[in-house]
Amino acid sequence: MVARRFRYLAASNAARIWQGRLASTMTSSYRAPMANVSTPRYKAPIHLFDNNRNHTWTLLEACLDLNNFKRAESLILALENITQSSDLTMAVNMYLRKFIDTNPDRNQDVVDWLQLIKLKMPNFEPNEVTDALMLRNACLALPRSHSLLTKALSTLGKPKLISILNQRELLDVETVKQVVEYSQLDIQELSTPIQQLLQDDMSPLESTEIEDTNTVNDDEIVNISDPIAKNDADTLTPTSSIGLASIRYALKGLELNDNNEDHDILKLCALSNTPYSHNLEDINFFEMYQKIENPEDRKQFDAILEKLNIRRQQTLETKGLEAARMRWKYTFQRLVKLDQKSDANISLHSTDKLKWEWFQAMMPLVRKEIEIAKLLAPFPEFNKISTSVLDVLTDKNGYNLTRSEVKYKFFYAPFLLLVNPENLPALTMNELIRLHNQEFTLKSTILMERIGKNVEKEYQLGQQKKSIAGIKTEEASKDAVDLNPKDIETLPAIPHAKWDPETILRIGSLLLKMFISSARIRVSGKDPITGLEVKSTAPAFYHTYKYQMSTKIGIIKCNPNMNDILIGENQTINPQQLPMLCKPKPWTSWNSGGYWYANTSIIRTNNCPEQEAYIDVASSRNQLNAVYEGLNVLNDTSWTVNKNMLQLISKIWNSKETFIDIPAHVEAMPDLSSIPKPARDCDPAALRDYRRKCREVVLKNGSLYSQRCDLNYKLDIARALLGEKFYMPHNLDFRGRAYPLSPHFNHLGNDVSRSLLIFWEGKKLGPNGLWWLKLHLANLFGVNKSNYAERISFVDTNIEKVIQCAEDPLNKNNSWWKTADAPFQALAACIEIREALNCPQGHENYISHLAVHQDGSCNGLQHYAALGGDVEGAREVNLERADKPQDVYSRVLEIVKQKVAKDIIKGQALEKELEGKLTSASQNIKAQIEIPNLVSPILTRKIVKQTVMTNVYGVTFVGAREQISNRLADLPDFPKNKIFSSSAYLAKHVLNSVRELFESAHEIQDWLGMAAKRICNAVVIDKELSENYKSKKSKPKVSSVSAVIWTNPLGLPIVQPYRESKTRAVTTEMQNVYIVDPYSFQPVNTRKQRTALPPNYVHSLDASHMLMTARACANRITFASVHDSYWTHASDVDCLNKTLREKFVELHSTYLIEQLRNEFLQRYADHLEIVRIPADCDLAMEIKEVHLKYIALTKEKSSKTKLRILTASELVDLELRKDKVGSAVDIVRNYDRAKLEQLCAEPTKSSGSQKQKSLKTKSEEEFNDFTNEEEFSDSLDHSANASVSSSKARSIQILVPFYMPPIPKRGSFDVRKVLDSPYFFS
Amino acid sequence: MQNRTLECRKFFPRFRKTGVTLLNYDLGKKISSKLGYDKLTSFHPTVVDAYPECGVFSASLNSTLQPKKHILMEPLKMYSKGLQFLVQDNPKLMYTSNDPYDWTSFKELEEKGYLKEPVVPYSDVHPSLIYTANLVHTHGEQLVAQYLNCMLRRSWLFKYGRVRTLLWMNPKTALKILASPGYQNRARISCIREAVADYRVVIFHESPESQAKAKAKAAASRFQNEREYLTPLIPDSEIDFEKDFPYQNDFALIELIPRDNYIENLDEFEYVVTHLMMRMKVPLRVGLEYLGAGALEDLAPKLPHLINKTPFNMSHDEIMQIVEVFTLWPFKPKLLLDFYEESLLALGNN
DNA sequence: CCATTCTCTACCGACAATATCACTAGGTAATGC
DNA sequence: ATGTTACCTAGTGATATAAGTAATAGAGAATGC
Repeated sequence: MVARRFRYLAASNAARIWQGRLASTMTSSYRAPMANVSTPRYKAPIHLFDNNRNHTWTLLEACLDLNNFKRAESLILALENITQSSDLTMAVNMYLRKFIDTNPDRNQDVVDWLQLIKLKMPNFEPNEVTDALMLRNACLALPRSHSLLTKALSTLGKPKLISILNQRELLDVETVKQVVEYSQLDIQELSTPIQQLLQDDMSPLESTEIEDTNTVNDDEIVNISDPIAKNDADTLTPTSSIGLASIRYALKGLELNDNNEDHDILKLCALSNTPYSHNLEDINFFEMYQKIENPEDRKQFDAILEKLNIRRQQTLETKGLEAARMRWKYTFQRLVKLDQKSDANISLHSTDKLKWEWFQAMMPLVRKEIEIAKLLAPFPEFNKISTSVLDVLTDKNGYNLTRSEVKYKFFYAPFLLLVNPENLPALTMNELIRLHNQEFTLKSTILMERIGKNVEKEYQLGQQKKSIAGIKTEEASKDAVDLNPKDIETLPAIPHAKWDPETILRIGSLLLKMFISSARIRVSGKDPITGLEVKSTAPAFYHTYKYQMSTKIGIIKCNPNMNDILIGENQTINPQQLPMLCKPKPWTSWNSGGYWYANTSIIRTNNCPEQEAYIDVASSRNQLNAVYEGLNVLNDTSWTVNKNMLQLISKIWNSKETFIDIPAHVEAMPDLSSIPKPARDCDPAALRDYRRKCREVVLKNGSLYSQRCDLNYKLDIARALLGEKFYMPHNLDFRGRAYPLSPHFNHLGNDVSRSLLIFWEGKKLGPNGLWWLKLHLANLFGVNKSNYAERISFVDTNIEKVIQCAEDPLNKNNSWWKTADAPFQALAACIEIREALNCPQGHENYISHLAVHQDGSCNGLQHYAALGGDVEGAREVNLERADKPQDVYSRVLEIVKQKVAKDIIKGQALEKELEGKLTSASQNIKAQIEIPNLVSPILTRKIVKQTVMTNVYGVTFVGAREQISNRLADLPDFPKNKIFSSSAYLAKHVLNSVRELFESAHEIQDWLGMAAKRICNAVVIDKELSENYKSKKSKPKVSSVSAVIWTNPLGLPIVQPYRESKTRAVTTEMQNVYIVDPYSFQPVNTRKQRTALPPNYVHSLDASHMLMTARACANRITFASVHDSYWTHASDVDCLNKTLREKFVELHSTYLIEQLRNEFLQRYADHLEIVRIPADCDLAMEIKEVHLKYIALTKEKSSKTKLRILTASELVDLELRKDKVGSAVDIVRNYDRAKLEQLCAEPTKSSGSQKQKSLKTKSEEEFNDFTNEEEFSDSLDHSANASVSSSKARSIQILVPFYMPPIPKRGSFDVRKVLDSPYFFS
Repeated sequence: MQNRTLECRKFFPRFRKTGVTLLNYDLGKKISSKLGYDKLTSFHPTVVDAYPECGVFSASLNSTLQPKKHILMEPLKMYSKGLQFLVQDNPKLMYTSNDPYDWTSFKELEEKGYLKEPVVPYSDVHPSLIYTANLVHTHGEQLVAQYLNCMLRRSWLFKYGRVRTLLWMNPKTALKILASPGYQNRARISCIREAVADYRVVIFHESPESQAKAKAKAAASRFQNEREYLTPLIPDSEIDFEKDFPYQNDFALIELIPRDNYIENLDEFEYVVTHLMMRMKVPLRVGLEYLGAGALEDLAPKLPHLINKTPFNMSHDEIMQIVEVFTLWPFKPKLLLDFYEESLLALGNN
């Protein structure tokens, strides 16, 4: 079963849990095996952490934010039982900080409160933060009362005081000054930075609540609910072309009033000698930039633009919702003015108006909920709600809620009060429409999650805005020349607990339900009796379920009368899903980097606290700096939109026709009437066919619909970013591969996306640049199997076409570019080449922005060959110099062809043998003769390619057969009924061929698979864990505890996340939602761990290679990458090639598999494996004695002490009680390992089991031979006696220390040969 | 025939764990007579016999009914020898290894003329066509459901009329399809059964352990249990299960006979039943929303007496009232079919 | 403990099933002393 | 004030859902006699 995973839950809460876990782990028997390897061990957090805790935490923060100290206090008290001491301290400190800030004059109360807390909670231990807060509290009392400070100082003691004062982040300067002054401390005793600080008299680094100038103020919000109000319509007038793209608006519309920005733009215009325009719509920064010739001026331009863009980025990230709401309102007002006639009707020409109406309809419901929340929020517990409030809520004539409804609402009440209510309908609508524009079916759970998550984001944004506003104004007052990202980076991170999934889903469902129950449209239908048209209004959406196979999913359906009006136009795009306008926040720790206002983890985890915990530890050990640096190189690469391509693709898009891989426009719901509906009493098969046909049409349509929506998104973003300088913030998947955070528009996307992107920075082509551009073009055409000279000559012979295509790509005669493998990128390259050739100063001086790619040829196999030192394999994947690139696919094809040829000969022989009897020969034999002949003529590179490629990912026979059958289905003349058998036949041969060709790679794969299996099947002796097993009703299972974990060469810990997750239901108003429970014990999914380890390990290597190369390119050349495709300017390709080869050599200079084995041995040193050894060997004898003791100890009183084979959980239990019966494992530890391995390898099966096997085959296959009575009865009688021979155990099961068998021997290939291998990457 | 049956008893696989196979020819005869099939002998009905396995029950049926054509459809190779043996020299008894799971197998029977029966109006039960199948296997329940759907549409064999359908099935399946409104196992499929078929329970056998479990469950349940009214024609006490059935598995032998109840607005019926039974324990005032945009506000006023009733408790007649109202609703969804999406296969991107 | 039956089938990015019920543990209210 | 019991609740695990499996194969895990 699959369920919702809450990614965000893990980010902060879980990591904190794990930290705590680690701390306690270190001191107990759970200390990590080796300091340098390791890291916390995965262990189910059993007692300390539960869901309740999460909710309590988040509630605490919410209550504090609402100044609800009473409830906060009761929450802290509740926390005591469910959390550990350090968290408790954190909670109390949060309380204190907030209380002191809010009530600077109630100083005595603060002291009293803390005393009380100390009394009530013995587990609470104040820390330095607490002390610092109390100091601050005491200082605030100063002019009035000195006693508090005196007391505080005396209890604190001098050493502690100095320690506190020396930590700048603990106290504001003012307090430090007061304390120093009052305690008459010698300033010399403090650390130098603090001394300086005191002398400089710098203002305190503390958040001050200064309103951001851009914030929509309350007056405006009040006005918004009034549609007639128009006073702000002028000031908020959006730019003329609203329809262009909403982001354009969000980007530019909101900044009109800012004088600073105008000032900056003025400067930019001056620098680039461009006429100034107040309207940002008209500004194309890229064109301005290109005009500048003087490098100094360019630098200055870049600096000013960066400064301007930092502000714009911040506005963009923080103002998304306000912008959308303003626009709807504006449109609505304008339309009301313009067409009075159709006032109440849906205005098809403006969805904005409709949205505004829905907004207004929903707002009263929101208000009502908020009223309820306000009534409920003050009470610390549900049971303490005063009867008067309860009466009000349950009043039949008032709110009319049931008791359980009140309880349900009480759960999330405080959270509803944290954000601007006006934003709630807006974000609900946005999410619904956004999803509607992505997916064909709107799954209600996705919607609830996204809406709830957005409420949380809205809240956090508000929190962060407050603190940033403080910094910004502070910096501004200092008249800083530019607001360097570095300055913001030093901000203390605002700690906040992530909302728990229950809260998120319940708030999400509440809003969603309010929305769909209020949003209405006009509908028309036909009365089935009268046949007349009936008009009415109806909900625009409704909630229902649908079956997917046999399982049901909750969905939101559109009213069919909506006619797709919400699709396409005027979407709002989440700003944190866009490329960034300024340099991304650099990665400095595992959870700081990327967008400015989002807490992004460096690793994309699917709510796997284990992964986070390992990353966190590695990060705190400064083990990840190389990773950060590499990633920051990718982040700092600036891009812009390729205007030529954007214009072209827009043109194609607007034609709504299919063009290459751009699908034509489709309706969301296709017309099914063209499929004839069979008669009601038709054959069931016919009915099935009809339904299948309908389904195919619907799904095909849905896929086109999604594609079209996706491209629409891309183009929308590209249009908005035209002329902008932007960046792609990246993070990593769990194996370390880098991905841009912007999911829609990025350079990892398809051909269209890639063709829309060019480097912002331009570089002169120089002497080799044109050559590389040509090569690039050839590669994009798929001409990459021939040597360089041939590729270049391919372009040279087609140079006329290149130029024609570049000049008029849509001309029917110039369709050459469409034949390329990647047509749009190819066209972009054609245009670039033409421009270069036309450059008046010569092509060497042409400034090129195009990214030239260098791709590894079968990168996975390259790494395998380097790992195994495989001479032959290395040659096949171009690790060695050759005149011509080796093509793996062609090589495999050759071998397959040979095999097929052999089979044909064999078949001919067979045919002769069976001459005459052929007709009676079995189907099987016929196929043996027929298939090779059938397949032989159609064998092409294309047929084997996918299978060879995916072989690295562990494709199995079934998958390979599927792939090949797809290829065969593409062949028009291939007999359809033979596709299946032919593809099975070919799949077998292809897989065998690859295995033969890359024997060494497969040895490594097999070794890795074996290692994963051993790790996952290993057991851990752990009391807590085994108790957890026992408590469950299910069968005790002691293995499947540890995942496969390793460290990549850059120091990134990699945890394979595949576990069997348990789910938990969250009841919401609409339906139940099932979420993965990260707090339950999740046994590892051994199969997945095993099959995925080889590809993941190799990917972790190629990721390392990429990041190493990126680091080496920093400050020298521009670098971008798509996993194993490295990009740079044409002029720098030589440099890139040199660098990437050097790094490859560096990476493989050690035998990484050996290193991996050592790491495994260390990491799993305290694991034990379950093995079988012959029952009669000396070791077994010794162990049996211990087992016997254990059996005697645990037996029921009545039963006899008789030796039997212990189960795995009993073996573990035995070790737990080893002080009573002695440890069996210790006996094994003293036993010779090599001999032990031999014992394990010894076949435990003797002749007896072979007999059994033959019996089995008989039962299955030769049953038909039972035709005579005796044999029949005979076999009946004996069936019960089959186990006679097995009544004596021939082997016993024991625990042995964890071990890794030796690794395959590394071959003799010298990796340094890649240094002069031209086609390694090409 | 009986002698031959003794022979064919040999042809069952001893290593199976699942399934139910009758080995007692006499019990077979008893079943036939309890069902009154001995009165049909004069019609010499055509018998379509799916998954006869080693054929003991088929033989007994054959002897009782004296069919003009008795078609054994058994795809499993392991039974072929035995069945060949059973049918040899008897032109009225035929054996095919075509899979009754495959609808085309039946088409073939019709096309080749093995299955030639008149269409009998639904006012009477079809006297000369009987379908029997042993569905105690992994896809048995699916087939039972399909047969009920065919009865609903009057397709497949049911285009010939109200064909007696005698099915060996898992007792759980039996409970599910036979559950009355308000009973524990009431489900979508029991609504459909209620609409289209009458039934007789011939045998309802559960092992003592299963029985105990079922009893405990029934006692604890808030709902009534179907076992209360499902009294088998042949009580357990009359059968020696250990002797007569080689694999000790639970089963029920149920006869279904299509009802003379034609449902006009079939699509609407299926749609309404499916969508309401998705959450059968919520009252109609909640569940109506699932039928379409505005269904609740538009349809509720027309069903005031049902609005607080749950679909779980609704009889066929009550469901039909909703179906009628829904059919006449001007704003009902135009497309009454839902399409599930398959997890999309990763396509090679080149 | 071994034989039968079930499950799954290419890595990552990625994106997902729900309703309902019986049972249990743990707490609260009620009641009796 | 404290013990006991009935009652209530939330949480958990189990089970059913729909209703073609269009074909095939082989390994490994789970199940159960």
